[in-house]
Amino acid sequence: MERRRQARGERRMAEILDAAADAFAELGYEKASTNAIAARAGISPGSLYQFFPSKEAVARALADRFVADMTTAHASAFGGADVAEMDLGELLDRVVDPLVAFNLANPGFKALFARPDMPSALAESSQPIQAAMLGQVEAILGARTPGLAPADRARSARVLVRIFQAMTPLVTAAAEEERPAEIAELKRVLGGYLTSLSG
Amino acid sequence: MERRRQARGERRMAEILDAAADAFAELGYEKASTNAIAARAGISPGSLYQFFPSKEAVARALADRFVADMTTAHASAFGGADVAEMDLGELLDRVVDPLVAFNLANPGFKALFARPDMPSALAESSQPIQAAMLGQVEAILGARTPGLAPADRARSARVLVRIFQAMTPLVTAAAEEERPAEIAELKRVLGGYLTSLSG
DNA sequence: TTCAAACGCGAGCGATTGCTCGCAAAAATC
DNA sequence: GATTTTTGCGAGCAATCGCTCGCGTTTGAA
Repeated sequence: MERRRQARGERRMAEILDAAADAFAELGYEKASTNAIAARAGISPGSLYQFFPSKEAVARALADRFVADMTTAHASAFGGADVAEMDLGELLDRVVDPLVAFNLANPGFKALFARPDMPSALAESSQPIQAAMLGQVEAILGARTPGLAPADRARSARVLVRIFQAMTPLVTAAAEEERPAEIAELKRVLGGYLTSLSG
Repeated sequence: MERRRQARGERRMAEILDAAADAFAELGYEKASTNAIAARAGISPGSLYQFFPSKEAVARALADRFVADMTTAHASAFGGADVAEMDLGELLDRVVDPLVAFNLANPGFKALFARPDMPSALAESSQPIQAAMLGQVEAILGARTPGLAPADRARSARVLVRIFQAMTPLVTAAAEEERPAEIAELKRVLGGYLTSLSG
């Protein structure tokens, strides 16, 4: 049931997603009420529901936008590079640095992504993000550790994504002068695990 | 303002904590309403508030009980053993296996512990658990990597605890036949990180 | 046996939630 | 200019939340 949107409406939808990202970042998913999101967007609660049928739909649309932005960032970090032959340190830099930058630039991202215990409604909303991350990591693993059985590769991808999810808050929450050290720790954990997979 | 408790009352308090652990495990902290906890304990909402002044107080008391149980489990796993000279594999077995068993036996534990984005009320409640874990890990790090500066040691302890928090749900959620493989992955991550600290 | 304190109940309060509805203004279509 | 559709509003509904309160029952001490 698509409805015809005016240009004004499309702009409003983007503003609502901006407001939702803000609210999710500051209050968390549950405490960010739809009325609060509408207020931040400068509109009434009723207007929000002209564009999104439910709070979950807002989260899903925001997650889709995150995935799109993240995918282009990931592609630009790997334009034509050979993942299989790359030095481990360089690989980690190319993967981790843009993702950390993305998390710093989009504070609302982690509210939809870095949550081990998602409510079922939110889990469905953030599934595209999870799937996108897992797919990219599995592709890298396939290129670098061809000997790994598919089941093991899938498990290792889940482990790597999980580690990144868990440690990102440590990085973003750290004071700016502590951040490089925390990023180094994150790379050390990921690198140590990857090394133990190959050796 | 302590009030005098009858033996019946003490038993009720333990029952309420059992019910709260159940509810937290099944529904998560926020969705586990005080009325639902009371119902699971077989008492009325009013009776619950005879023993605990607030939902947060219930969580805090439950966290305290978890810390006590965990501390004795940890002590019994290390009775007089020499952490500094121990083989890395044995160290990981001694630390990880009891903790995994504790998590499997106490499903409510992770709702209070394994949450990167705690609401401020819950953060205060689970702080004793965090502090207990950090202290034990820092003690082990101090014995095994004496060259590490205090700030680095504290950071590494935070990293190790965080990794464990993040990967525990992978272990407990896995089907029983997959569990050994997931536990092995957990130890591999922790071991890889510890090795990279010493080397 | 008496009596204050502890235990127990459950309707319901005040606040908040996600969301709806009736209606008006603006824009697109004819 | 007439009509339809989209945009916009904000009071407020039904449900849920943490928690209270009035009142009755049980318990232990004197």
